[in-house]
Amino acid sequence: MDLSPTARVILGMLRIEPLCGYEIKSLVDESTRFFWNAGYGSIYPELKRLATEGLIEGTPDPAGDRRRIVFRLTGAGQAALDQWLGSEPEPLEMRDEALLQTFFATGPEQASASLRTKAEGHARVAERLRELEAKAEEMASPYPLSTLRYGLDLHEYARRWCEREADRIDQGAHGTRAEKS
Amino acid sequence: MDLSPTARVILGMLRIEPLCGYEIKSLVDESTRFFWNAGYGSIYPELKRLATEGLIEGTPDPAGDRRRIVFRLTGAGQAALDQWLGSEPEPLEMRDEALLQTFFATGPEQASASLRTKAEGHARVAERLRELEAKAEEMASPYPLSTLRYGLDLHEYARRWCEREADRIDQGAHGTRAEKS
DNA sequence: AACAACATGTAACCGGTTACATGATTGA
DNA sequence: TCAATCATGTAACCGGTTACATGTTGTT
Repeated sequence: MDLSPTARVILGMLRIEPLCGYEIKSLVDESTRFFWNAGYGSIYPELKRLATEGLIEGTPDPAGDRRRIVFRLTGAGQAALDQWLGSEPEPLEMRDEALLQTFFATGPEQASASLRTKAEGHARVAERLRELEAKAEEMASPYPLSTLRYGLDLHEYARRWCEREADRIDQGAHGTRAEKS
Repeated sequence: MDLSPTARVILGMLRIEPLCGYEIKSLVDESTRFFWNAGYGSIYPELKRLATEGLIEGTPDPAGDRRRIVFRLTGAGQAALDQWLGSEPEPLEMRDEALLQTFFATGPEQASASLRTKAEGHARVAERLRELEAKAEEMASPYPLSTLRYGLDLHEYARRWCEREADRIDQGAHGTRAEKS
């Protein structure tokens, strides 16, 4: 009775409001995307599966000739969502390629460059998150805004950390071989 | 000529020193694991592939009757590694289930609880990273230590952030419905 | 007329996790 | 002798990404 990763975000979104697949994807893109992504290729098949299992229910709601299926939580779906919300979360996983490049850097120039590239990445994410703040403030629940501010603060912190470390390396800190030459 | 995710960490490790698959896995576990993981099920098949492609070369080096194959970078492997190190990294991806639970929390108790759970997770990682510091300090390159300190600082920051936010929620901050009742 | 946005879906591919299978060596 | 560690590998499974396919509606 464990929910798949995509099922978790779908059920959560549907508790806020009944939605079609397209709207779920849009909502994810402007809220959880930076710590929990989901694409159409996961969402639509999962919607079918969840409907088959009776956790959600889809009702056709076409706008003119454009077909559209709105899904809403069933009682079983609400129960499954509540159960998941109270369960122990999986440990945080991440893939940070820029950091791996720093790890394997062969000299101060490479290390510093990878850190600055990483800093720019964090800056871009932080900027995007700032643009989403207004939307988060409008939501009925205050917790999406909490998670957004978390992302904002964390990415800002990471950006500053990387820049400071790159500065230190550029100033010739560390007992590197490059210093000896 | 793009390197697979596991190939990136394998080639990087082999530049430090020729290693067998088992040793690569051990090294990953005590260094890059928290931002770039790799399991046996990825490492061994990838070692074969890389050898076939000529980026690494394996030579049997049994200890008694226990078979053991040590791999080292070829010239082509070094070139591929250097090329990757100078390439644009993929944007950081993460899956933070605790944060998703906060996002979907239905009340202050649930939100606060998920944040404290998340804080504990960060504390555990930070603790583990602290244990690895001595090893990182012994390495020839200073950059693995940089990435370790990055992880340490970031997880500590995240831990404090979550605890503070949980405190604020417990004190009845936010204009939540719970306050009205 | 054309393009962006709305809307749904499938299929191929890629690659990571887990479980399984096997066996040697070392230290308690 | 027993457990932990060293060491290599495969197969099944799971699930995410990308590309493809199709058609409507609203805007310029």
